[in-house]
Amino acid sequence: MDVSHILDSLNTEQREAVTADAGPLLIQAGAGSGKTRVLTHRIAWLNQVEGVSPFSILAVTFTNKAAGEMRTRVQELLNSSIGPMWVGTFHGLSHRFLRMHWKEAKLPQAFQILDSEDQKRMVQRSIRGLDLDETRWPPRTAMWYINAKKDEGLRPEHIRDEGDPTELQLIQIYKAYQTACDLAGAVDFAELLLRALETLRDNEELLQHYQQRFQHVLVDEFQDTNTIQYAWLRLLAGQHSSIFAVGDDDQSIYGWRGAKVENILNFSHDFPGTHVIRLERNYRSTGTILKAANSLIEYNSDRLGKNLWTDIGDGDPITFYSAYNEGDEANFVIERVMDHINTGGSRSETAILYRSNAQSRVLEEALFRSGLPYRVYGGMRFFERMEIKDALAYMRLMSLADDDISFERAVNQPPRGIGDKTLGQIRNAAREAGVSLWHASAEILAANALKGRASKAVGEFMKLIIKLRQETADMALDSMVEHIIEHSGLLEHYKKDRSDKGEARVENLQELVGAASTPPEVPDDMPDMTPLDAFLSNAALEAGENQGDEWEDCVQLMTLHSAKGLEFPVVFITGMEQGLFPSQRSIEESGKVEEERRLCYVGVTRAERKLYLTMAEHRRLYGKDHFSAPSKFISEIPSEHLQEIRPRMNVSRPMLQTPQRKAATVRDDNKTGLTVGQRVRHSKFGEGTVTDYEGQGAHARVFVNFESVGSKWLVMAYANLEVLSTA
DNA sequence: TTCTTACCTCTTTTT
DNA sequence: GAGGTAAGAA
Repeated sequence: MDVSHILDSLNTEQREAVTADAGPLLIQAGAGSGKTRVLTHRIAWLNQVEGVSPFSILAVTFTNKAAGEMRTRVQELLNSSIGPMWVGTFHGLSHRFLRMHWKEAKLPQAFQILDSEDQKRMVQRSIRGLDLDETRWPPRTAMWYINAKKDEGLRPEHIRDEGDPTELQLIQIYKAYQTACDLAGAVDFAELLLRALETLRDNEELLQHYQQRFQHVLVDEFQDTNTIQYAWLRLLAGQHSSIFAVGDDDQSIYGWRGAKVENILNFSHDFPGTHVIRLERNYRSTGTILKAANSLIEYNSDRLGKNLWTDIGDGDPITFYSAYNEGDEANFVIERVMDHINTGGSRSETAILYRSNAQSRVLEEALFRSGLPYRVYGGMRFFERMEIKDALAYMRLMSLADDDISFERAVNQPPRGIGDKTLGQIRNAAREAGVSLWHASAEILAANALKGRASKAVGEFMKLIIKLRQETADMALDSMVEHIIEHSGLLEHYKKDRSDKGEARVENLQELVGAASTPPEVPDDMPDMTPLDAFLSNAALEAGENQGDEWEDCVQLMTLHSAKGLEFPVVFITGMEQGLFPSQRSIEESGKVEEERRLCYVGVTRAERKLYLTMAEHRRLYGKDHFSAPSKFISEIPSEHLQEIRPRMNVSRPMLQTPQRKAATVRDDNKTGLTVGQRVRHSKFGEGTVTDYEGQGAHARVFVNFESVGSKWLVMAYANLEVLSTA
């Protein structure tokens, strides 16, 4: 058989991985070493050379984008559809499993998926139901707790009682929340995985079937798996399947949401006879960029260790620019983007990366002024918009009336006279009877327990849902959506809002009709699923693109996290400031800086030809002023690879004038001799920058951002600060 | 009940 | 700076 189309484009190590015998395999794949290529070619090899049926192959990734890309590339290689092969995200495949086996999973057939916002509301409802003070038990925190436990595979009853009252209360909230979810037939993201795992584990027959079926399990981005995902993999792979894991411990950047790099280290123990292959040859970046990345990541301990190399030459040095403020930083970036375009490059070859989404605003404003088209990744996505979620709530209620979150959302949107008081009565009745809001409403109405007006409104609402369900039963999905937004009153409601926002909402609602005209593909193994449920699940699992015009040639803006897996000829990493990147939080918690460094490593290795690192000495963020030293990561890149550009002296410094003047007043008042922005040295904490002040005379305190220990308030009278320079 | 306003907190990353 | 909540007015 001719296998050249599978092997010809591969180097020795890649080929070794692709053609390896059955058995556990761990591929340590460095950035840009062709890991997706190895994965897809492995699948092609298994199918075309080893004769493995697509039916027996499962390949899993983290993002929809990666899954989609894998699917496309495999189809290209096989020159046919992937058919019954399971290729998708952990969440997508778990969802598929639960739809197929909803009975065994003890879920209603039309179970609904809660996105993060739905989940937060559900948690909030549970907290209120327990009569707890929301300021003491913020829904956000409780939600994080619940998700963290689920990611560990823990149910409330599994959590060890340490006698900590805070934790005990959180466990109670978790319990109440889970009860509410089960009652409503709602499943959150973490639950998809946990429920699938439990169902598989507790059903010998199912387990046997799937373990026998999936002879080959392939995982991408293995370093990002959390406890439950790893357990899921181990259970599915069983004793006899071949597991093929591709990952890079240096690119583990999701520790904060439970990812365990340790899974890579434990792999060889858990799968005896594991063969490890390293891919260190990089096909993406210049020698300079790789050397910088290698040096940077060397500062981390606990690495498996690897060194990227290339033979394409060193290329340009990395440029470092220290701007006066974020506006200056943005202008510098834009000028360099313009340079790139003027020398024949395209806009989409440039990417501007940042640590947090809040940083994008200034960049966007500057890009807008310069007339450069750009595209921002992240932020609000289509199916997360308020008006879209309103419409989806109606659709979800039509599919499953017990969905309490959708009930609460739709019941008075548009306003129909069902206020807090009425809703409160319904909630209480539901809680007491242990039934859904829908169910409780019906009983309250039957018992005539509401005042005339409220009673009428609730009755009309319920009739509306039933009527919508009947009227749309035989409609195509898009006509259905059109009918719903029209007859629910949502469209009219938003049309009344004459502002730009209102107009945009109306447009989005109309776009939802368009989205429904191309419903998602339902795999053959989920025959029970209605097009409506398929559409709703898809909306939750793939919240859609954020802002469009993908086809247009534009500058790419995104966080460092969302840049993982991508590559660009020209990359800017902005906000290279101590306290921002690495973030203040990571500096304060020991051991967290390593993950930030890996994030930086990810950013650096995105660049193919040219990398720019920029910082702003002064930045306004969240309405506060920050004066920062350069990120420590800058100093961890060997200076021979760095070329520092000095700011031009004729640039005005408007942002600096206000704090300076303010500081001047302080100087007169408290005679500290210090100004905001000034460099100082403390005998214990080392060097830092004054970022704020407070009080006068003997009580005067200054806020100093120290490079080594972060920001601290110091009383002038005791601090004994040594002044290093004037601001 | 609904709409408006003032105040408060909380700021990373996302399936 | 935004988003959410609470309180007050129509």
